[in-house]
Amino acid sequence: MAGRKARGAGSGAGITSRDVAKALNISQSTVSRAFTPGASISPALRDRIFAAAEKVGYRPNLLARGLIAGKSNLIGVVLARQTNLLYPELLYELSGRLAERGYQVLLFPIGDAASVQDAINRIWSFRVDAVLATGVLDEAAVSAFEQHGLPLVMFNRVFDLPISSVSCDFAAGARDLATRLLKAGHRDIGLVGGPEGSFVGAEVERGVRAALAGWADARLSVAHVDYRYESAAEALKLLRREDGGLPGALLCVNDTVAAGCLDQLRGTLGRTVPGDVSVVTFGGFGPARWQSYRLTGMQQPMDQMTDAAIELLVGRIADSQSGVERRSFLPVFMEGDTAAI
Amino acid sequence: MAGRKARGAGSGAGITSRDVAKALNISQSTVSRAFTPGASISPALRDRIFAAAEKVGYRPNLLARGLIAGKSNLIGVVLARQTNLLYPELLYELSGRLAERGYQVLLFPIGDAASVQDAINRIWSFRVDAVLATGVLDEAAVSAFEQHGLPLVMFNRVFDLPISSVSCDFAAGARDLATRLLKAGHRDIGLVGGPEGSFVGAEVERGVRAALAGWADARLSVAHVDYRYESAAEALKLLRREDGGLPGALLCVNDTVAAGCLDQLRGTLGRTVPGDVSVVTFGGFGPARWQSYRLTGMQQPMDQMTDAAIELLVGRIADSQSGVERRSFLPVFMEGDTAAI
DNA sequence: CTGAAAGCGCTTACAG
DNA sequence: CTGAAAGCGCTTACAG
Repeated sequence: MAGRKARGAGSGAGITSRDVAKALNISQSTVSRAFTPGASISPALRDRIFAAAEKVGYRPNLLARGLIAGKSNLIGVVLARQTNLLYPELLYELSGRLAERGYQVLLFPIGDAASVQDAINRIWSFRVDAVLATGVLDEAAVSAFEQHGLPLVMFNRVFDLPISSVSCDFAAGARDLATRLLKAGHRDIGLVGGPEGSFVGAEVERGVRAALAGWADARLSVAHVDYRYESAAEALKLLRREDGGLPGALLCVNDTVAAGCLDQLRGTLGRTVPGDVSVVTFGGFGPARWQSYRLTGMQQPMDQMTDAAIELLVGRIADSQSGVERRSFLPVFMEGDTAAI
Repeated sequence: MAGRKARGAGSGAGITSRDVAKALNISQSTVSRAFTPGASISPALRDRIFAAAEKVGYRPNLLARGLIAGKSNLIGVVLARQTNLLYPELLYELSGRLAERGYQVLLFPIGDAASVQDAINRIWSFRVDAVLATGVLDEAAVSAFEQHGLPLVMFNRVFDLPISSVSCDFAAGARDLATRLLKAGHRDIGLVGGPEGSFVGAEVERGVRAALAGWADARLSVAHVDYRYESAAEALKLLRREDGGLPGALLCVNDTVAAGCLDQLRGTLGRTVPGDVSVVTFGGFGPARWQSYRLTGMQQPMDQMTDAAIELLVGRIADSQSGVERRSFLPVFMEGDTAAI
């Protein structure tokens, strides 16, 4: 039982600036200044303080610093279930580059609608400096952030509301892809979109329709399914014409469902790709580039998008008056083996 | 310039328990008690406080609470570049289940050796309650945690040091896989291991050798490459015998490199799988189950492993005297199309 | 059940 | 360049 009142995590846990000050017979505020970049302190004393701090294992408590500075150096990331599947490198890259600027990423997973409100409450309670949201947030949730005055940046989702965002220009990419298909002679296009209400799905559809506008003899059918590999079978069922035929070209909103379509077509349905059917996609996810798939399509410039997200986040923290900014990035065409274009 | 002293993130940012207290003409400590589960307060007053808090948008500042409680409710996760690729669901599941227990995941990405020390310093500065580490940490880094008295749980890495860990039993799984290959008639096995010094690679090799011990006519060759898809070509080059032949069975440490081997064999090298060569793997990563791959092998019970990690983390926080515990989980055999076993 | 006071570990004017 | 003091927003004995 003895000693169980020792606070925190163990041996070095309770060391404060006061301990370092005592060891050196100086004031606590001087120790604090040694760890404050730009503060007025003699270099010699600072070196002694650093040495003493090193010896006793002192590190400034960032929670306390955050409390007084009104700045936690925490960036909240709202994480949806599929985020890591769609953007496997995002979290690592984002957190790495933010760390260089002194920020740490705090994760807020969201599931159903109930947990969204819960996550917002926790985000608020942790006094994060800004929030990046991937995945589904509705307008009500987004407004809640603004009410709290919390800088919010959306990733791959643009609202009509005044919210900053970084996104791939799916509409332009889809228009480009559809135009390539049309020029290659395709007139019957099937769109494998996201779930009903999906932002990406709507944008892609908009782009495809814009491309089709100039071609009177072209037709489009749309299937709304979720993003899973397994949903491809359902999508293909939905896209069948009355005569039982399938569109000669499939435009998919992401790699996973595109891979599913490819396997369905080549396997169960006995079609050749791109001989009988062309398949194009939005992606860049590793396996879509593996030799057995090599999907033709558009690749999101994730590297630039990540940098842009960081700039927006950090910019709004530095200057809370800085306005809403939407950055949109054109995807780049990616050669592959699945489309005759 | 006016109003630029407003602290924090904007409108609701500066609301404290004192504001709520003032609005209700009660003391600040009473407001605090309303938000402390189990604290002594009349239900009627608590309801009034909750209502007032709701109206002005007050939420307790968890940083301040953490400061005084000596407990931040933060769990640090050391994130390596390949973590999300190897375990795409880990972060979402882990953070979601921890959130249910009131903990938040704080990310600490690590790259080169320099950044490991840096990450440890930041972890320490944020006063996280415990740390889960995936990916590479050397013994020195691990010892640093123990010196600070920081509860540490390793994921899929076991040290000789007294460190808690959750891991898949790669050795047992590899022994099982190798035995299946041997019983199916294979006598020439190639191991595509992880990089030199990799824990998983060493464990798998140990397991395979244990299986081979009973079979005098069996032989094993080992190639150490990294985990990337592209490394498969190099691995196959390393595994060639002097007569130019390849082992009849390939045991790969993960899905990505196994998929690479499969594509190399079926593509460039013109072999049939599993006709000419059998390929088995450790994994469960989605694309390895897609129809074009359907890799045969062992699947890690990620769900149980995630739960175990949470129990260990939370357990050590609740009772810092709780001892070191290593939990090991047997992988389960996964049928597929790539091995004649 | 409620309030006044001390204190968590820091930063930051303010004097000297 | 350094120190004493106030205060960030909370929790928690201690009285009443």
